[in-house]
Amino acid sequence: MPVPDSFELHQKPLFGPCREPGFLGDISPRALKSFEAISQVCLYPAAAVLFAETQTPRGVYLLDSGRAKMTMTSAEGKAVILRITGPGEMLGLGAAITEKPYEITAETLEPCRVRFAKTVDFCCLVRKDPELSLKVIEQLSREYFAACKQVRTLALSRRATEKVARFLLDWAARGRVANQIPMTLPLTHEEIAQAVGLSRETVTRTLSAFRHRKLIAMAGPDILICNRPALETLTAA
Amino acid sequence: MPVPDSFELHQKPLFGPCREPGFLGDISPRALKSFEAISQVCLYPAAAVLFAETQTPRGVYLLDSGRAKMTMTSAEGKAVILRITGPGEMLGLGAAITEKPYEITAETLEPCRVRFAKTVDFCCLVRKDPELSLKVIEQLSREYFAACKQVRTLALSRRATEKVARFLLDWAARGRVANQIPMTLPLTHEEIAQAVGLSRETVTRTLSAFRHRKLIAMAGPDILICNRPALETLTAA
DNA sequence: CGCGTACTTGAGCCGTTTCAAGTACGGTGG
DNA sequence: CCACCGTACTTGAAACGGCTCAAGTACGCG
Repeated sequence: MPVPDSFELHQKPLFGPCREPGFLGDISPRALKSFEAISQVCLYPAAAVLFAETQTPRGVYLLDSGRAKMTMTSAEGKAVILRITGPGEMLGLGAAITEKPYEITAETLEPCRVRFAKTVDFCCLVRKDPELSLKVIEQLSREYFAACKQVRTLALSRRATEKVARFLLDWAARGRVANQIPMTLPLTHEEIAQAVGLSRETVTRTLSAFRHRKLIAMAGPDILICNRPALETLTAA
Repeated sequence: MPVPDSFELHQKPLFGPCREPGFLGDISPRALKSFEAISQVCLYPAAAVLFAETQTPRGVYLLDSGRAKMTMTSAEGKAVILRITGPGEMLGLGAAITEKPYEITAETLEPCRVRFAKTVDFCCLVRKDPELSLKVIEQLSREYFAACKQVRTLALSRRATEKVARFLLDWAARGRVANQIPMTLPLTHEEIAQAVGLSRETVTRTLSAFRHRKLIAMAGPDILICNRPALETLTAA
């Protein structure tokens, strides 16, 4: 995915009325304005940490362009990726609203354009604006469902082939990638491993096996799903 | 834990002002009344299914007494327990609010007293009542944090000893059980296995090992943590 | 050209799962 | 009261699968 340059970033309308089903989708101009009033736009490079788990919430982050990975780390340094967030998503919401420490770490995968609002300002606004609080409910539900899905993947797929196949199909579904069109994985094998609960080497091996069995084709960060039915069979097994 | 008999169930004040930090904790009499108006009390025996994943949401369930387990099941019948809910918690909220199918199954562990409200009634009420929508936000945050914690357990603890030790300590913390006081586990080994992502036999073996090493003592469903520091060491390793 | 990062592949180990056999306990019906 | 049955728990032995360690390759970038 090409990095949007600064010009594109600032030319794009801030919040169009018909955006993706993200946090501010279908929001009224009034509510939009009040959120803009308490927030500011920030630009981050790739691999920047927006916030880290255990920190006291500074505020909420509305991802406007770019993607970020949400991770948790154990005491020994092992990491899990809970999910990958995209444009329109509000990050750090659960922690900010409840004023508990961030439960996860948010790190950009690409250069990102973000709207930041301080905790107190945001909480006040939400308490006063029923429309916004419904948006908060929607976003929290999204995060909750995503976490549930991750529990599913981690606990209910024992085999490595199953985990990796499920991951590939999920990724294709998220990008609405049709058959015969390659998709780009902006993740290293290490990161895929963290997303599905395997070691880095096992991810490499499993992807190699898929390639040799002609289920997928790989070229750099691009992956083409050649035999979707076969992959789907692996997820069911 | 003794099963509350029918008399107790109905004598207990419906919603006291100072209840546990559950869904209706600290709620105003007005909001309480409006929720009561759209809901009805139901009694369930142990092992009753309140709702099952993939079902279209009928409504929300406020657990007033008793405990329930929230599970997900794979195609092959393997199950994970996401969490155990107790009095004061609202079940099925995420699905009802977003009108998506229930993401999990809720099953009572004991006889339970539940307040049920239909999806449409509840959604209307939430949309009209800002105070209630804040309560919804709180409950969704709780569920989200719980799911995150489960991801942690499943992905970041590799060893069986670590998983089981963490589970025991968590359970003790939830019940606010002090040292030297036995706690009751209303779960079979099978269910513990589903909660931490292990096989039933491994749970038995691990608990046996703990007992032989004098870390815990067991008598039927009661467990006493004899050496908490040692258990904590196991979770850190 | 050289370095760092990511990927690849092999070999052996380790822990959990699986399968199997058996025990303990509580409830039911004779 | 006891025999019977179902459910849960216990324990052993073997197999499997992914992890770890190790060595080496490919690629992009200064």
